[in-house]
Amino acid sequence: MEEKPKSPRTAPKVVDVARIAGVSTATVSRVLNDPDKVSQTTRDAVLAAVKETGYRVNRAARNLRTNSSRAILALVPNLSNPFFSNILSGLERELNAQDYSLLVTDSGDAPLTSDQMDRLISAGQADGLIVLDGSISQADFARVQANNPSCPVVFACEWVEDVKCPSVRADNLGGVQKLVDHLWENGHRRFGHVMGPASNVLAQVRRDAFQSRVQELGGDMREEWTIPGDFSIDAGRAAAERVGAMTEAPTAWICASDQIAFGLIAGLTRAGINVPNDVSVAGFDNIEMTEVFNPPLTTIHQSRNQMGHSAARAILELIRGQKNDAEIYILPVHLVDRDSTGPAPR
Amino acid sequence: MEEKPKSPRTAPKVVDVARIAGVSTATVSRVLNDPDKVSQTTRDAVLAAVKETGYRVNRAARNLRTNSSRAILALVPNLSNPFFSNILSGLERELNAQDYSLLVTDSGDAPLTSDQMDRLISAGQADGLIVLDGSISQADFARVQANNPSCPVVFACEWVEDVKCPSVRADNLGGVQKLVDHLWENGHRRFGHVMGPASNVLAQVRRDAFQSRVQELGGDMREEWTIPGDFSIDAGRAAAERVGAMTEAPTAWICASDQIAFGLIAGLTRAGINVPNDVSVAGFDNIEMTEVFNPPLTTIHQSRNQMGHSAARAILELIRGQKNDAEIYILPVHLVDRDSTGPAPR
DNA sequence: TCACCCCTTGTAATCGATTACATGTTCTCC
DNA sequence: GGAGAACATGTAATCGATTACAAGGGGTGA
Repeated sequence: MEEKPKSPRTAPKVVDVARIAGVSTATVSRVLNDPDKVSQTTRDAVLAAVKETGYRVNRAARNLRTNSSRAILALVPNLSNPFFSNILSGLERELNAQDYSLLVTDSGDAPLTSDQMDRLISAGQADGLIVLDGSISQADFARVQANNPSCPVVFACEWVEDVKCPSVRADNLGGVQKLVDHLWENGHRRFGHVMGPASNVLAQVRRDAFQSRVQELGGDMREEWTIPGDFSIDAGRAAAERVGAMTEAPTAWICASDQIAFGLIAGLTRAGINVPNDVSVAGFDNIEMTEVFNPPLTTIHQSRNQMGHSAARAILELIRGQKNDAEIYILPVHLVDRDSTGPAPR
Repeated sequence: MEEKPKSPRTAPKVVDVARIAGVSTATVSRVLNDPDKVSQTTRDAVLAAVKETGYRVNRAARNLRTNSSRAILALVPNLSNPFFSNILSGLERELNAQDYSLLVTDSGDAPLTSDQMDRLISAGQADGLIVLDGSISQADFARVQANNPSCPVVFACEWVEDVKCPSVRADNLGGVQKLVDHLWENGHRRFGHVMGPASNVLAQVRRDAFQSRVQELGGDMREEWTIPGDFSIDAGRAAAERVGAMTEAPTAWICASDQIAFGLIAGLTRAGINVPNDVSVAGFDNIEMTEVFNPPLTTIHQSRNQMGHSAARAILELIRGQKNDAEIYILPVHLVDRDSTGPAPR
């Protein structure tokens, strides 16, 4: 392109566009935000002027005037966890398609206090909040909502109990049931579970689902066979040590996450216990690595991308006032049967 | 709709605080932005009023007035890649500590065009740009910089050649050398490489480092032993098929990423080739899974967190005008010797 | 005591867009 | 032909903070 007068020109503004197009600033603004209100010819003239000047709206000014930011803030418990980044990816795509931006905050090690959250969603920062962190206390959360009554919130993946917000989540109950059933059909009767962090909803729901299904089927299940953990590889490794010390152990383990399963299998293998010949291990999430892990991991697949996508749609509907009810979207999951589970040994 | 007398109270503004504290808005603003300019007593009164009203600045208004956004935009090639999310995590922490927000954009499948980038950094969206995507063309990038001369840019992890911006990256050259040397010391003489995407700087740098080191040592290395790929598990799997069809194959493979190594090992294993007994395989990055993979992967560790952290500091220095030169920060890496590599078979 | 400076604070302009309201024009239908 | 709707456009107020400039008061040195 040809170089325009290399003036220390400041960015073009609506007035500049208006002058060149021979109209008022109001008209320029209308062309940009509500084209139908303007006649075809004027519209063309304005668009030409926009192109000529290279005009782009100043977001800050627009945000101030319209009292919105066209940005959504995502609260992630742990950005380095690939599981969450997948959801973010889906989220970001849908938001961008709708001309919204994505702000990201890592809540870090400690659950956010209401003070911190308040600061994060302080006036004008974001039009809505997508919470992926279920470890926030219900009281803290209620306080934040009271302080920011106008800030729409949607939960994705995790959630906080007793809070009235739309929530997108996987069918955790169904997933765990599928796992238990699958193992049951393979002849397993003694079941163990490695939990996520006890304070986490997902961990709780999955454990409860595990326990009630095993009970329904009449399987064997003991207190010490439900091992506390925290979704991490290390938790799986630690669990393996406890398993090694058991005089009587389950033949089938259901882990609250794939990472736990990886750690557990690694630990068991090191201890000379073969998976799946001696014991079956299943995970939950179907993260990318499950397929190449050795042995490939039996697990529950949930679509993280879709979760992000749905959460984005939900929050936009909320913002646009198209919906008001705290709907709960439960996304279907399915069992992926691989080699880490097999028939029960006898 | 039932319009409830919800909150007759709109968010408090500077004027409200000013009235309560018995001062002018200018003084309130000074207390908040430049406390030293105000006497102790007035300051206390204002702070008390701030607390009483629960006042929080309206970002949009401040941004408009100060012509800044206190936000940084990160351009990520693929958010779902755990490797990047780790960098983001470090980035986010440092930025938040300095009261900056992090905006994230996934550049998606295709490299961004200059048009898209222009839109992304359009006036007032962000004060700076952190680019993690090295696949943007040099021409596109130059155009964007020309259009937005005032937008500071820092590269992290990846970069675009011939662009004058600070850049934070791992010691890729040194890392690959360490790998080659390590394998050489283990008696390997025939070396293969599975590349990242040919258009990616990192992939190029790592391949070049591989080739020149092998050459320096006088190792054996052939055209068909350098297999094109794209950093993914699938690329590793595909490479395994090609290896299976070779009449003569290397005894040691260096992969451009851990994920490639996972796929390669999985493929080789399936084909009945044992790692590390028949062939050694090394990765690059030391992602979390390497440790529990079977066999645990020999690889090069680079600190993603630190990379994010350094990038954040670099961009803030740029924004604050404390630095102006396009410094290149090379972060040290180290070899992590695990079980996927061993002595050369004979 | 005066002149000058420094410290503290207030007044009011300003950032750049959106939009309520006003105005003018054209069209419709009786 | 005229009342009124429907449309197109312009004028100017407005969003909420920051900050240039002005001004008042107290201290200092000659």
